Amino acid sequence: MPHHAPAATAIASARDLIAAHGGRVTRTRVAVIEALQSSSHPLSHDEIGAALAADGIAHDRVTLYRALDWLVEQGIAQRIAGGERAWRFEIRRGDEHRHAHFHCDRCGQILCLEDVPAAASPALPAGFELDRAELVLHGACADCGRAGVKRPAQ
Amino acid sequence: MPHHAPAATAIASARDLIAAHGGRVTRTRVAVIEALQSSSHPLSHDEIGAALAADGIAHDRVTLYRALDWLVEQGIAQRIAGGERAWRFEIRRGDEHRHAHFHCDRCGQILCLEDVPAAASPALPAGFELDRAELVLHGACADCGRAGVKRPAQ
DNA sequence: CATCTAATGCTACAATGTTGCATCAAATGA
DNA sequence: TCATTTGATGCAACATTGTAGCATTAGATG
Repeated sequence: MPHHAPAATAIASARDLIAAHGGRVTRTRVAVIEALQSSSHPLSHDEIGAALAADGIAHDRVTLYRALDWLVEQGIAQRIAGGERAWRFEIRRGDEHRHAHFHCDRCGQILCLEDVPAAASPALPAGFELDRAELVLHGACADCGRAGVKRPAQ
Repeated sequence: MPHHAPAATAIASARDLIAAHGGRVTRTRVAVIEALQSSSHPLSHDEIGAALAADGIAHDRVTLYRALDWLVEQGIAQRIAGGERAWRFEIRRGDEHRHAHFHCDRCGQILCLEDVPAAASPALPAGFELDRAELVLHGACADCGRAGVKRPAQ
């Protein structure tokens, strides 16, 4: 396993990612990153917690919040405001690998739309500085759309 | 005061809007709609509560939540997921008066960008049904951008 | 192995939103 | 105008999501 420049661009090992940012390599952080990396959609705090538990990694709710905060702060992960109240997290890949997200109003699931780029920098009023754009599409996903004609499960 | 077809398209009186949807015209609902109509940016539950209090309209936290739920359910208002945990609300105007929003990461304020249309219906995977698109731009607003060079107030 | 301190775990708390149920008052018709 | 009906409210209790403070643990380093 060679480890040169562990930029978030390519898929790097969790340990390398953490170390490259000057953090301590702990079980929790490694497991969180791996959970995010192996998921095809952004995960909520709760889902990540369940993943850790499934891996037999004991952890405190607060520790998980702090681990996630750190990942976001370091630019390793990013937060997404889903349809509900809770944040979702995903690994930040390539500075312009940005994509939109889809929130299914029926099953609550959020997934990535790799093909839909988040609108290229639009014209902002004078004095405004754009950091990032977040495009979230709402509707019914394929599964829910097929399942029933109208709101099958509320 | 004639009241024909009070679609949310034009600026209708609060009373007409409510009645047109078969709801009871109560002080709370009228005041909430008027607060939203007279604001240039989406309001949080808390801000609306403060507006009601300022107007001397007594109300319960729960009542306000329910009034807002009803407005959204009726399509009179719409929810916006801001940067924080709390929802923001705004009156839904014209079926395609849709616009993007800007969230200032420094002062937390959210404002409407009338000139930035929320990306026209993008190509979705087969089976997906699009209901609405929500485009939120993050960064520093004009005031905060000018105020300090780097994160003046966290 | 000893040391240093970043991370953790625990407790307590804050913010935001929801549920159930008794009460009130907007709408309707006599 | 008044009585009736039931949608809307107010209150209390609770659920979910996230934070703060602080003692303890365990990565990193020499």
